[in-house]
Amino acid sequence: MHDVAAHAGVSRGTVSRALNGTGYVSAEARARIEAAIAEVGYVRNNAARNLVMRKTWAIGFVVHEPHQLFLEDPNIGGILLGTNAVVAEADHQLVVLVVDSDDDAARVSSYLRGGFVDGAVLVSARSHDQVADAVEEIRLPAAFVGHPEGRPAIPYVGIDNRAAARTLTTRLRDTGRRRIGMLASALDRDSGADRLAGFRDALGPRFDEHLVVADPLYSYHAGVSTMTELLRRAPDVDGVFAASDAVAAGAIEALRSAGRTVPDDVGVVGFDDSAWALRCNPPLSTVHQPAAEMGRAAARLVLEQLEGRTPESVTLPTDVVWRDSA
Amino acid sequence: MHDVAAHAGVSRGTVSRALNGTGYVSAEARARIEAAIAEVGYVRNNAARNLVMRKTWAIGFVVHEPHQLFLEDPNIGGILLGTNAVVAEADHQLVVLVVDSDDDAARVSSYLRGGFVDGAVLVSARSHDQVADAVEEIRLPAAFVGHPEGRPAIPYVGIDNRAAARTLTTRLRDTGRRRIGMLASALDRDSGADRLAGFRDALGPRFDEHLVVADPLYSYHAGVSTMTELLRRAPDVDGVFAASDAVAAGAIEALRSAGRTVPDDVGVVGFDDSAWALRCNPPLSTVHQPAAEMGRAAARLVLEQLEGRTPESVTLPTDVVWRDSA
DNA sequence: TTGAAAGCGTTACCAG
DNA sequence: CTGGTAACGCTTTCAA
Repeated sequence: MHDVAAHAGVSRGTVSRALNGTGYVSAEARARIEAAIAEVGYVRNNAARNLVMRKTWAIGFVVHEPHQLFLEDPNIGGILLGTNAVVAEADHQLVVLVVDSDDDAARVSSYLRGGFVDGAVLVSARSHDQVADAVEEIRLPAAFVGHPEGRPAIPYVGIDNRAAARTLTTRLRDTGRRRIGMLASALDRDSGADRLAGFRDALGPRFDEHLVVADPLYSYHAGVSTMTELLRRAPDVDGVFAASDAVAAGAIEALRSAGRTVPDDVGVVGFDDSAWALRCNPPLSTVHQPAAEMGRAAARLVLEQLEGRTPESVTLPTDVVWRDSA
Repeated sequence: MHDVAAHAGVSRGTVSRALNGTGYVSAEARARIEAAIAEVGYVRNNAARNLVMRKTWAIGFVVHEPHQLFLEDPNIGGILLGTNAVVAEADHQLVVLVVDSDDDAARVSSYLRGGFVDGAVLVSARSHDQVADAVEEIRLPAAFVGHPEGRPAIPYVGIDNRAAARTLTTRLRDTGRRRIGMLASALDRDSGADRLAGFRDALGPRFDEHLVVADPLYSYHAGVSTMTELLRRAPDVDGVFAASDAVAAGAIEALRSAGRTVPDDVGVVGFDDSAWALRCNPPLSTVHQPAAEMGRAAARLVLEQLEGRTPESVTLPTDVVWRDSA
C-alpha cells in the first residue's frame, strides 16, 4: 500500500479511503490510485485489515455428524446453499466447519473462540455441545438451524411441526383411514411434542390416546418396536403417522413382518423428507423441509446480530409431499 | 497478552515463546504464565498473529456446481471428510468455499487472492475457471481432485481409469457376454480416453471398433443416443460398457424403449458410482471412487507444498461394485 | 533464560 | 479533500 501511495503521489491514508469508499477522495486522486494499484499489482493484506478493524468478514457454518448428514441428508446441501447465498450477498465469506470427531469439536470450538469468524450458523447441534458452549460463552452472533433445547441465548430457525403434523394427519383421515395411530418420538422435545399436538388437533374428538405409542428416539428401531406395539393394541389400524422418516421406515418393516401391505392395508406417513423417504418401499409421503429457506433465514439471523439487533427466532412453514405410502 | 505478561511478571516476548513452545522458557515462568492466562481469560488474537507470521493456518476446499454435487453426488461428502481429517491432523483449519454462481466464483477467487488461506483443494474444477486461474497466478499451494486438462502447474489426485475399465470389461466378458460394445465419452480428455483404452485392453483381439460409439459428453442424453446407435449397428449386442453412470442410465432407457431387458438381454455397466447408480432400475454395476482417500491424498499434496516440496500427482486404484445391471 | 524494541500492513482520527 | 500519526496484538531478533 505504501508503494501504491508513492506511485499515485498520495498518502497511505488516501489510498485506504479510496479502497474502502469511505471518506472523501477526489476523482483525480482515485484515478491515479487505481492506476497505481494495477501497476504495482497490489492486493490488500487482510490480516492487517482484520487486525485493525476487529472484523473478519467471515461467517462459520458448523455441521455436526457429517457422516450422517453430508453423505445422507438431502437437506444439508440446501441449507448450505441458502446460507451461502445470503452471506455472500452481504459481502461476507462462508466458512464451513466440519465436526467429525471429538477432536474436531475441540478444534472448531477454539477456531470460533479464536476470532476467525464474526458469526456462525450451527446446523443440527445437540444441546450439550462444546461448540454451542463456546458460541454462548464468547457471545458470538449465531443461529441454530433446528431448535436445540436449553439455548435461549441463541435464536433458531425452526419449522412449524404442529401445522405440518395437522396437515398430514388430516389428509390421512380424508383418504378414508378410520383407525389412525401415531408413532411419537422425543416427546420431551419441542419437535416431538408439537408433532403429537398437531396429530391431536387433526383428529379432534376422534383422537384416541390408546393409539399413540411413544419412544424417546427418532430412530428406525423405534419405528419397528412402536409399530409392533401399535399393532398389538389395535390390529385394525389402517393409518399411521410416524414422527420421522426413520421411524416410518421401521414401521413399514414391522408391518411387512406382520403381513400387512402399505399403503393398501395401512397408510404410513413420515416426517423430514430425508434420504429414508425415497429409499423406502413404497416411497414415503412425508413433510418436506424448506432447506434453502432455512439456511437463508439462519444467515439473516446472524447478519442482524452483526448489525447490533437481537432478532427473534423464526418458524417456517413446510410442504407435504405425497408419494405412495399413503 | 500485555495483561498476561503483567500478571505473570514477565515480558510479552516470554509469553509469546511460552505459547508457541518456541525458544527457552523456564518451567517456573511457564507455570506463572499459564496461571495468568487462566486468570485473565486470555485468547490469542489470530489476526495479529497471522499478520506477523504471514500464515493463516487455513486450507480452502473449493466446490463447484454445488447444486449438482452437494445435493446429488455421494462422493463429495467423502472427499470433504477425507480432506478435513488430514488437514485437521496437521493443525490447520479447512474452509469450505461454495461456488454456486459467477458471483461466487469471483468472490472465492478474490478470497483466495486475499491471503485468507495458505492452500486449497479444488474439487471438480473445470479447466477454464476463474478460481483455478487465481490459484495458478498467485502460486497458491493447491491440488485438484480430478484431473482437469491444461493445468500442469497444479498437481491432482486422479483414479486409474484404464485399469478400472479393464476390470469392468473383463468381468462383462467372463460372465458370458459375446458382443460387447462401449458408449465412450469425452475422448478428448484423459478420463474418456483411458476408459476406452482399458476397454480395448480387456477385449484384446476381440475388440471391434465398430462397437464403440462416442459422444463428447458424459450425459444421460449421450447415453440414449449412443445406445440407440449401437443397437442399430449391432442388434445382437449383449454387453455394454458406458463411460459414466449417467450414460449408463440413458443407455438403459434406450434399451427399454427398444424392448430389451437389463441384465437378461443386455448387461450394462457404468462408471463413478454416482447417485445414478442406485436410482437406475436395475441398480448399476459400476466403478466406485475411493472418495475419502482421494480427499486425504489431495490434502497431503497441499500440505507437502506448504513444506516447500513439489509433490507429484497421485493416481488411486478403484473398486468395482457389482449390482444387478450386469 | 529473559526483556526491549522493531516491525507486520492496515484503518481511523485529527489537523490542516 | 488530504497527509501524518497513532494504534491494532502479536512474533522475532538482538542484547543482556
